[in-house]
Amino acid sequence: MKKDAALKIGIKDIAKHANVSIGTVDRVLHNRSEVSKTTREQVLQIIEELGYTPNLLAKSLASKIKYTIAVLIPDLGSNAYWEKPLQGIRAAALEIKKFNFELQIATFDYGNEKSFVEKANEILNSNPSGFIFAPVFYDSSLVLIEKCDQLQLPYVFIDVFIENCKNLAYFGQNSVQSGYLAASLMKYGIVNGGISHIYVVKPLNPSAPVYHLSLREKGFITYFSQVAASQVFIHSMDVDISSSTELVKSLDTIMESAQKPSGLFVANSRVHLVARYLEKNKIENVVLIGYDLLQENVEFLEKGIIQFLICQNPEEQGYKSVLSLFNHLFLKKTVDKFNYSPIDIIMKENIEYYTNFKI
Amino acid sequence: MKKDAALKIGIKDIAKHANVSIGTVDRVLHNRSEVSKTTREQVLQIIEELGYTPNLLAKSLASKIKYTIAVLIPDLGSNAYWEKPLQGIRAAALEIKKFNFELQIATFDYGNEKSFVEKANEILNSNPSGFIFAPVFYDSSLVLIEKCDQLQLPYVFIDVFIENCKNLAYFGQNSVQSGYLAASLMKYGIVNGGISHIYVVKPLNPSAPVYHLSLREKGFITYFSQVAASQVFIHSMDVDISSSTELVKSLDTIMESAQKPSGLFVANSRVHLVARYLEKNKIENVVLIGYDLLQENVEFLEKGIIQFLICQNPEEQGYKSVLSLFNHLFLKKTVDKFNYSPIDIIMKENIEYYTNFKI
DNA sequence: CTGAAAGCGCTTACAG
DNA sequence: CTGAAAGCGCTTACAG
Repeated sequence: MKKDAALKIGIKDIAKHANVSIGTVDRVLHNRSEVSKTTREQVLQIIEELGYTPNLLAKSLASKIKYTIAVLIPDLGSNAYWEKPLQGIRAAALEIKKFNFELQIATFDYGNEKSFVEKANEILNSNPSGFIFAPVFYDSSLVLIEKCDQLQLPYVFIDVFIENCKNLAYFGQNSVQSGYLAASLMKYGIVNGGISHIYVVKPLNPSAPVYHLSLREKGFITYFSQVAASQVFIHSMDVDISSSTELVKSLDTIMESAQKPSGLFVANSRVHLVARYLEKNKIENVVLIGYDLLQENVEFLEKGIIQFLICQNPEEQGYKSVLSLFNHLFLKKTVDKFNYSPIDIIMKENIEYYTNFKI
Repeated sequence: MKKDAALKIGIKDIAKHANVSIGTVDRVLHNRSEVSKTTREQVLQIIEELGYTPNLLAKSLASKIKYTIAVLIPDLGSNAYWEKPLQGIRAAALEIKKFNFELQIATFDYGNEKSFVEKANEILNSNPSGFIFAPVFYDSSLVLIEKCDQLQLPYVFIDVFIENCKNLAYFGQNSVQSGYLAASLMKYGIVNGGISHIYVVKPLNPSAPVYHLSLREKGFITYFSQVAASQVFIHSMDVDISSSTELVKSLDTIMESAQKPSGLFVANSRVHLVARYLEKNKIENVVLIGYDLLQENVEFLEKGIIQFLICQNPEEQGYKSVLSLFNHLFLKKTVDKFNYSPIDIIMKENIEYYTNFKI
């Protein structure tokens, strides 16, 4: 009497059918070359016929191979935002640990390109199985990318995208579209017949990259050039946030202008700085939209000083970046190259459902 | 010379330390009673000391135990929304298949309580390891719940919540809060000095449950009673959607009223019916807010006839429901009882990032 | 080029 | 109450 025929078939079964040993089956399965062409083809056919799929648990249990995924992101001191992707990264690490995956996390100073390069080189020297990084410095990233290509090291971009690369995947937001969305949200609340003035604030730190901000600004401006162009004037303003007096000066200029703002769009997570200014100066009736769920931002949202925060589920970006390498390295699945995060609209009334990430 | 001491310790190690066989270790690990009290305690202590954690892969590989998770949700014909949770459920099923988990999915007719009861009984008879269901019919659900309790069958609520039950977990939205949010969104766009009339539309099918809708309505009304109460009049209206003439009649009444609507809040996914009416009758300048990413709703959102859709990531609800049972049954982890989904705000400009679920 | 055997960390009868 | 052995589906030397 046969054993339960519906049971999953394994290498033993296909070995039997092909009249070879399981060692040979293993060899064709892994494309090792020490198999004669005829047996290889025969085995391959049987595998096909029987619809064999490997048992990943057994594979992982028997295999001594360790995988290391290296991660390079800004340190939290220089950019608090990165706490969130890191959470997701850690959560994913926990899940794939059982398959012999280990993470190696390094950080760099967001305002210091050299630190990025150094850490990147250390990582390459450690010879990881996969590499996730935020290519915030364009030129240095190009160099790094070329090295990865040479080493045939699979790499994943997180948060920032660089075109024309052989990156395995990208996880991040469509920045232009997020600005576009912010504009639509602004218009819905503001524009009603009269003329409105809206200011785009780009909080800059002179030594740090700004690429994102410009894209967001572009989206924002594009929207208004397409919709309600005749009723809205957009004013763009770079603000140096390395000194707080600079910030105040810039905002004073806006507020004292004859063209009083109906709305302020702050193109990054520093929107809390602007909110604090509005609070201090008791300025009301200005719609304030910014980015990201930093603790300070959340507080101003709850106070009603910030109306909307645009978010991108950064935890999930981190989580999925890691999983994409797992899928590629271990499961040998093809992974999607472009993975845009949702552009979440957060307001006072729904924020509580976005603040604790769990998978 | 010792082998790599940093390697993970297994039952073999603890057997050696305790001077017993691995069989005995296994017995204390699984609380089987055929172990003397002294050895049990000794082994337990060593386990503690060495910080043993089981290797789940090996466990799954060696064990012959199969787990079945039963799912009972409305069929897609009677309620198209359920396609989404189902996607998540299927995705989760795929992931835990390797740990010997199997899903058994049954559906009932959303407008037919009897079909719910019948399918539920079939499921109980099949003796599953865990049970996920949408308790949309209150009374029948209470009966079902009691049976589950008696059978000691762990059960998870999805989408609808019933209080005071021993359900393992709940995955769904905070309905009241979603209505509250919709109101805030409405106010932001509409209220500016004058008096506004806003209509709450509850599209009902006489034979189907309505609990959700009332909660959403409640949240919506509560908001305006707290904020801008003097400027906004809220009108509530039940609309029978079992016949389309009824719907048109009701909407005609609203539109011909002296109290012209500035906004319409439709409390469920049937908002496309209202949108179609507005389109046909060329009614503009009415803010229309509704629920869920049904294909028809998406189309009207893109046309600009619906301004906002409130969503709840139903795929994720399905996904996490399944995982919660996996965590409970297999990993023996404690799972959170209350799991509220995000209340997503979807508009034309961000919808493309919410329409394809991938994990 | 191919096979037989040991082992990954568990579970599961079986024997005592 | 306890131990020794076989086996889950693979991988990995080792021998030929």
